[in-house]
Amino acid sequence: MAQAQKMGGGRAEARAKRRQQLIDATMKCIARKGIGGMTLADVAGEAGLSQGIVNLHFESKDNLLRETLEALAGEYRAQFERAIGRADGSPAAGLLALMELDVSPGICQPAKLAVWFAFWGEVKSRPTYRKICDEIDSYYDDVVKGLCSDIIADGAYQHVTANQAAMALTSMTNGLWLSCLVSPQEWNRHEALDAVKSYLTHVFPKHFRSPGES
Amino acid sequence: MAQAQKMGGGRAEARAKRRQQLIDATMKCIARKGIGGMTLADVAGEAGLSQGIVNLHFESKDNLLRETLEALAGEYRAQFERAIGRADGSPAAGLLALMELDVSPGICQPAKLAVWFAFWGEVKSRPTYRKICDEIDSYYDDVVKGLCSDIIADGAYQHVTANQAAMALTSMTNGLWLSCLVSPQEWNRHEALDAVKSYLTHVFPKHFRSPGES
DNA sequence: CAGAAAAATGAATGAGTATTCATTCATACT
DNA sequence: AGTATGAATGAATACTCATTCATTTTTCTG
Repeated sequence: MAQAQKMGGGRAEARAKRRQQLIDATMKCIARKGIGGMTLADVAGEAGLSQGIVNLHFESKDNLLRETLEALAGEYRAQFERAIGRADGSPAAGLLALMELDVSPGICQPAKLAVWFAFWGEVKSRPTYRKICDEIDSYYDDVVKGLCSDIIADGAYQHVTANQAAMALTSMTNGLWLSCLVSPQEWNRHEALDAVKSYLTHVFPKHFRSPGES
Repeated sequence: MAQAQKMGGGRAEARAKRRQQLIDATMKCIARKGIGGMTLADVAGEAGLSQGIVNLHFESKDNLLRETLEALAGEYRAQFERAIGRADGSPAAGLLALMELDVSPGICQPAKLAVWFAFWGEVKSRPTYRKICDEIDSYYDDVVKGLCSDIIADGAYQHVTANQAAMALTSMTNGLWLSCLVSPQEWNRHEALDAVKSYLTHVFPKHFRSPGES
């Protein structure tokens, strides 16, 4: 028990680390070959381990995929909360931080987006995937709606509701991901963020300055 | 040759009709089981035909999928052009027609969206799919950008570029599709369109009235 | 109507792959 | 050191499914 906690070397820790390693390999394989084209042999190979390893740690391919999606959602949620946390206080800063997060290299890169879209493509036929996606979506939506609500109250804006603004913003970022995935060549982080800001500055002029002006 | 043109009964026509029938069946199967889960037996069964029928008409599963995506894109493009055509003249009317199209039941229904997302999920690993998606995307983008350009010129708007507005709008509609697919229960056509309009009325106030006002 | 051509069938094939499991290897405890 | 326990291997298994093709059915043509 003495050396159990020495540099995270416990049995449980080792197991968790291996599972994470396999999940990472799965994401790479999905990005490379799609969910349909990915095989367990691919995953094992990517992780530098042997054939049966996935079934040993995850029981089945289905389980592996579900846990991969959960990990992806968890990862996103963590970054989301960190972004909100950094912009502590001001709702406007929070909103901007979320928009920036969604076009940031950490989130908005073809390899990651490919995995998201792969799962979204299966949402209709797999209730489990739908549930996970729905959960993270609702959470995102609620937070954004809350921030918009605060901003609207603070600025006494008359011509927009929190619902409308939130829906417009969340849709916009989700849609930007599609362009980034489909046309990564032409896609440009700055332009994308400017497009979002063009909405913010027009709808909430007291809280956001247009990209041109300092 | 006399009865060849009698109610579309020629050899070539019959062939084309059968191919279309198989493509329709494919879309249903993709929506029901995903691209990965769909089998050629499923498609044949859905069409009420026999095992080998797909290979007879399409040579391979890959071909079937490619042609299905092409058909989907073609279908969308046709509706797109019809919408633009109806709103002849005014760019503002054209833009609104496109936005309405994208949330209309003809386009924005889970069964159709599931197919789009299924293909998008494979875009990263299949250059062929990417090419088709990219093409329809660019076309859409160009048209919207042109309309925005005209509107901006006409209204002498200062604080937004055609690029920004077009990107915001196309992203928004794409993003709305995701919510419609993932949370079809809560999703509401009117709210979705209102969200888009909230952008239009704020950015192009001289051309669009807010949803509340007549 | 006869014969030819095209379309459709569905059983058989074989390639690919998730899963199993007997065996080997590594590590922790006494 | 010696033993027990968990981790990992990879060959063998069982199964799914795209594809083929010999045969049957339908449709066209003279």
